[in-house]
Amino acid sequence: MKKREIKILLVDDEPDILEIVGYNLSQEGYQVVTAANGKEAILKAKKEKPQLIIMDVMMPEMDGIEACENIRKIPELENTIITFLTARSEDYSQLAGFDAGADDYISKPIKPKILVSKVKALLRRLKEKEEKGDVLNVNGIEINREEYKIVKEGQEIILPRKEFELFYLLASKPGKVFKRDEILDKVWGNEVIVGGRTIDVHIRKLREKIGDDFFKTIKGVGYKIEFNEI
Amino acid sequence: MKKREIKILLVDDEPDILEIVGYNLSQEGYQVVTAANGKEAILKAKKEKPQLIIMDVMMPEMDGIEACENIRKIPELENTIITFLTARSEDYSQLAGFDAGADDYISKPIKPKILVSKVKALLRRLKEKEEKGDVLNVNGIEINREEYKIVKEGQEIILPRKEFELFYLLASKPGKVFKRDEILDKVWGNEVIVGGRTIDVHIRKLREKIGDDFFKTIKGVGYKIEFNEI
DNA sequence: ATTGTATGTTATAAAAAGGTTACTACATTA
DNA sequence: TAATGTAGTAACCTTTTTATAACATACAAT
Repeated sequence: MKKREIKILLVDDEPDILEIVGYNLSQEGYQVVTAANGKEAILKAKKEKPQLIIMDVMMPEMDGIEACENIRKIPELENTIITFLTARSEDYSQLAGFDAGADDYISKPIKPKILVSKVKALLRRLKEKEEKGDVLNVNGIEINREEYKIVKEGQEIILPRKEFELFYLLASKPGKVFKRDEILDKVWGNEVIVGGRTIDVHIRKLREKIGDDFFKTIKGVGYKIEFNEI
Repeated sequence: MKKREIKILLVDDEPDILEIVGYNLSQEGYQVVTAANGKEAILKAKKEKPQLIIMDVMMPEMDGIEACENIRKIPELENTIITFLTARSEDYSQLAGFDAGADDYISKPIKPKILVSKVKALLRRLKEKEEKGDVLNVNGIEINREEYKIVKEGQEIILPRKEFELFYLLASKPGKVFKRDEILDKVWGNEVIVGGRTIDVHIRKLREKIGDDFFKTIKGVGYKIEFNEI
């Protein structure tokens, strides 16, 4: 998703903050929509379906917490990230807002640079989540990225990172043959250069840990996962 | 807490404003105390222990920011909400008032209705905090944010702030792996840059105090808490 | 069967990543 | 002000992960 297509809903009752923050986000190329209180925020959220909502906690009419609770009930906005603007830069703890379904918070005073980098980080996480999903379930094997583990026949198997990524890749499309190039690209990143036996060794370890039958070698091409056996 | 019992300290050097705003708040049923400058504000704050202070930034004798800093140092007034009144035209640096420990700000010109609803919003949050008491309970471990302590098997364990924040974060979603990035972001705040071993050291202390088995390291990824063991 | 190429296997080396401890600066409390 | 507690860092240690080398094996084409 390109920046231009990302819509951010900014909610605060202070015009100053809307202006400053809005300006900074626009400069970065995001689409910015604003609202001045909770009620308006809910309406705009429904209408605009933003990917991210940045909302002051304390507002007249309806405060951020209440608005957040309401927005969380809207199914279409399930994947929207809600971030609070909270006063005073204390720690994580003070946020009762998490109960309301907030994902994060940004503390005042707002420094534009920090805000922007935070927004980027949040959107990056969203992207990751969208792309990779969170739990995959293939043929009774649960692959849980959030917890970094797989569960097979009730057995928890914890895999090191590279192995996990490799398995995750193959399992993301059972049956599909992944060429070596493709695997290198997706798991190792295309800058990295590794020797010729590296992939094999990792496959070997997976076979060892998860089971020999799952992994099929297609000579001259690559590997695939095959579940429908036996 | 009933409205009658809520005390608001209003600080401004303009008698007109004190009168108008004070009148509106009284009408709403709040007890209103006033002061004409920073020094007076500090004295009255100590004496009256208001739940909310609304204070002009620009005042003779001692300005709002300075007064705010002083008030923040008084332990009994820790939970008092401080809100600044600022002129709309004043530049953004005004928001630096937050550094002094302010919770929010309201911009002039003041519209009584808006002010009152904002005040309500501010106090609602206070009320919620009081009512809820901020305790989380996971797997028999009680996590009390108010007092920065946890209770495990009847044992009270008091944790320093950072350790607590870290534990709280992990415990907020047992099982989920928190990446180092994410931990830094949420516990330390993403402005802060700390050395590479800092998280580990804190984890270590938690393991020492709470128990070794709870904390799982996922190498190359992050940490998670795991309760369902054994 | 023979050959060559691609992959499998194993052990081991290298490099990350994390663990541990002691120490300093700073803040908080008595 | 002394005494204590907290947060962060540096230095060093340990473990785990990852990559590679070296050799073995499979298999298709000849």
